[in-house]
Amino acid sequence: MGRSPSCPKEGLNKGAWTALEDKLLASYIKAHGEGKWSDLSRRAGLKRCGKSCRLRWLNYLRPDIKRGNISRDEEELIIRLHNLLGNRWSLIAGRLPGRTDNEIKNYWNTVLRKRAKGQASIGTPPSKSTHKMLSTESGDCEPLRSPRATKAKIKVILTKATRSSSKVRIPTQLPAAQHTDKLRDGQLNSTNNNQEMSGDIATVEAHNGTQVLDSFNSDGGGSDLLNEQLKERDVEFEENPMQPLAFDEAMFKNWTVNPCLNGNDAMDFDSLALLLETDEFSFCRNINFQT
DNA sequence: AAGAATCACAACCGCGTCATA
DNA sequence: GTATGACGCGGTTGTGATTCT
Repeated sequence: MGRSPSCPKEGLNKGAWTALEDKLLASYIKAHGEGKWSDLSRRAGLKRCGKSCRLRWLNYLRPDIKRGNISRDEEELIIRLHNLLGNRWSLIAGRLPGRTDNEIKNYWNTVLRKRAKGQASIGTPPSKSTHKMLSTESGDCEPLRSPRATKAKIKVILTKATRSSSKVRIPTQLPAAQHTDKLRDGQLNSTNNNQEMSGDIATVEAHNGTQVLDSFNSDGGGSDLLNEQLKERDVEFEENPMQPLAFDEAMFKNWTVNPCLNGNDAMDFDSLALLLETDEFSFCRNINFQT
């Protein structure tokens, strides 16, 4: 059927946005709301394609965007979530209120990836830039996004993202009790394709014995959302002690390699995140998800 | 001081998914 | 069932700013 170009119209502006364009777009959206981007750009009097308007709004003009340095907490969260999710920037951004997927992607590509690369090349003479990055051996993360302020040694394995929807198939293992509890409590949505579910870290779709993780929901918490939720889970554990995690290293590695394992047990992202928190599973942070 | 190298990030591009006619 | 357009996502590029030599 052939696909039309993304922004086929001739005579549209490209490149950097002017202050006037920003103003037009922001005021139009304020008055009429988002959506129908191609129509919106025309109605707002902008000579921009809809995609460009959407991007500008989402990444720059939106009022709730948090600009400025990415904190250490946020960075740690990004690293952890990247280990968990790979290059699914929108999902990662969903856990960092006020941060955009583009910002996180840029941050990863410019700061964290280089840091990881610097790690990988230990033993070989560092390049000029990696030498700078590794000049602090303490392992502390300096305040970030100040120019060239990338000094921490954090080992990150890059993942090669494949194009996919926001659904992530995850193996079903552990903790079955928790899974059934969620089913009972209605926290699992069997047909959900809606990313605005509330109540839990992830919305999970029962699907042929496996589960399809739909997305993190955005609940508007702080930058250490994951920790917050883990804390909440801890409390829950005390009240309802679960069986010990039915995991071992081999099992974990196995399902990361073969993410479509059959399984009778349930695992959700709460569990996985909790698992990643533990020292025993510190190796998980270096696992390369084969997505 | 000047040119080169590097960094940071906004913006673009192409593709996949979904809704709908 | 198919075609089409809108939207969203992730990869990549362009460019101004900053730092180094």
